Amino acid sequence: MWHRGRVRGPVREGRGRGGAGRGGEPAVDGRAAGAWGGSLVSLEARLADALRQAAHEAYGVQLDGVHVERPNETSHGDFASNVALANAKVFRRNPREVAQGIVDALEAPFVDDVGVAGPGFINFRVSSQAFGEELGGILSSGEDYGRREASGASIVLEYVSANPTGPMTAAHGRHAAYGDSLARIMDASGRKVSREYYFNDGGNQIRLLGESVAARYAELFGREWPVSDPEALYKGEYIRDIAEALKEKDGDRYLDSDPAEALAQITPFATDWCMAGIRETLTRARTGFDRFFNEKSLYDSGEIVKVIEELEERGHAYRSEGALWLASSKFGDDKDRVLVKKDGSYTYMAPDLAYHRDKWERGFGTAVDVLGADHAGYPPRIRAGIVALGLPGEFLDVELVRLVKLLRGGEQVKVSKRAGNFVTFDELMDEVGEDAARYFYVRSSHRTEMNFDLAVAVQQSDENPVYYVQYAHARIASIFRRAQVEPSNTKDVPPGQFALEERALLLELLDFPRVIENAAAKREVHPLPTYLETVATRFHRFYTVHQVLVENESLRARRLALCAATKLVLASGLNLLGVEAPERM
RNA sequence: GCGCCUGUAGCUCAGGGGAUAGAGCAAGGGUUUCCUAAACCCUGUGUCGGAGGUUCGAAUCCUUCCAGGCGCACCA
Repeated sequence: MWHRGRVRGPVREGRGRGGAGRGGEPAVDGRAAGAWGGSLVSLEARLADALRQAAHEAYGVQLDGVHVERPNETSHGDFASNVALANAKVFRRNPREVAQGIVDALEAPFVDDVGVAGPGFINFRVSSQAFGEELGGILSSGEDYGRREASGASIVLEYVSANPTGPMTAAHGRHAAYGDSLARIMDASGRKVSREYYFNDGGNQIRLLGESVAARYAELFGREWPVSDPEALYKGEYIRDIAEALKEKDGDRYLDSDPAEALAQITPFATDWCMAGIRETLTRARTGFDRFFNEKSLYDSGEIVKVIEELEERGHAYRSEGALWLASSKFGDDKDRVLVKKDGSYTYMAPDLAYHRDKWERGFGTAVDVLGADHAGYPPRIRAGIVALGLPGEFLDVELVRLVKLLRGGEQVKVSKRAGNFVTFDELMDEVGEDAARYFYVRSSHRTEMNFDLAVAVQQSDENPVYYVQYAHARIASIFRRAQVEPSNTKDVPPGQFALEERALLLELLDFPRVIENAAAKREVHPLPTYLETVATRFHRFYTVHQVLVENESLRARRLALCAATKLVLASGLNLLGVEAPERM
């Protein structure tokens, strides 16, 4: 059933890529030579190209969509293609016959065996020599393996953007983990990314924070602060901390001053305190930003007024019932929205619109906003506003992160910042550790509601899959220590046969660039953990079956090369998730 | 009511037209004179929410129903 593919001449470089062109998005399953860290064209692309040629030779047909994939059943070969099945209609005959015809005309020197199987799949087994070359390619790319050089317009990625009214909660943690990892992944995929955190220190919530702190502050002196609505105040422990810090700094000086004037001092103190805490938490969670964008700067620069005037000039804003409205229903929104309230203050949308215009004017090609699912109604509005300003609606790309449902022993923990009843991101990291927290957050799709049982998380932290992946990395490090060889000096791959477990591992490693590109293109992070766990599984199996440090020098070198490549991929992959790759465990 | 999302093993979740639907946890059994046993191997479980349809082929696409989440502010 398997037979040798005919061999003739060198392989053509995969120029015309498989599949129909997909706009400006980078190719996924066929890349141009040199596009990736390595200098090799992926095996899939080479196979697809060879299949196209063979189909042309055998049937005189030019196929555009030729898919080559990894079969989930290893006994089916290293790669498989469904060309014959997918194009059975074109050929107007039995898929198996078609497949055989293509196989007979196929020239692919890097393939050992090729055969027709099942309903008409074409299965390939790659030669050990080709495997060796691929492995060498990974090693020569080194830490750049899987990365692409930056090109194209810059993308501004906004995430977390929690207002400074308290500590980051476990829910924010999911945003931080997702956003930061996505930024790293997009960067690796060759997209230029700038990360921003947008926050405001004005508005209702902030005013409440100030009052809450003032009330606690007065309480510290046994006094009472005149608050408008005691019920509405923030009740969290941290309010007391801020009040005490304030007392520490300024003593009793606000007690007898005019409340409004005092609040003008107290409120900024409170927001600064909160913001500093948030930054600390972000740093601890290894989450970085290129810029913290303050809403206030939009007031100061007059950008908000400018944007509103422009909307009026364009005839997309109007006055009614004492408010200024955006005619967003003209641009796909359900109804019109208020920009300026009756009392003259802005809604959240007005400055945010100015902010997005600012992003545009700074030259970004795309703005990706990571928002909580509780803001699901917001994207159509802000997009309407963007279009009303004459900008393309595609400029904005919103990713909604579903809620984190916190449980403790199966019981739901109600999260309410105002009631002070919430689990902070810091507490979560205290309990399970930074690595496990970050890994756990991105292990499931951000589009799915997540159940996070703290009791289970703590209990399972030893069993967390992140350790499974890290352990594979530590094991490899241990081998190199024993061998007294630096992984980075391991470049040569002596010729020889690769065993089943080695091929399975290597095939997985070769998938890394595509995993990154797919994740970046779909703005999904969770494929990475899934992928890394597969790599770790393949490695652990290889490790169990084969001894790396054997007497036979070329065999030892070849296995060390495979280990070095695995280590590279695991370290890079974990790094993309903001998780450490330990040398020892 | 309208819109978006979700429903896959006991639990947490992958897979999103192809060959026998997977992983981790949980349950049971086994593996270490040898590079870290945080590992490996074996054992069992699924009406892929239900029903129709499209296709050579559907967990995957379409329609509809059921269940759950979120949204539909002059809050942010």
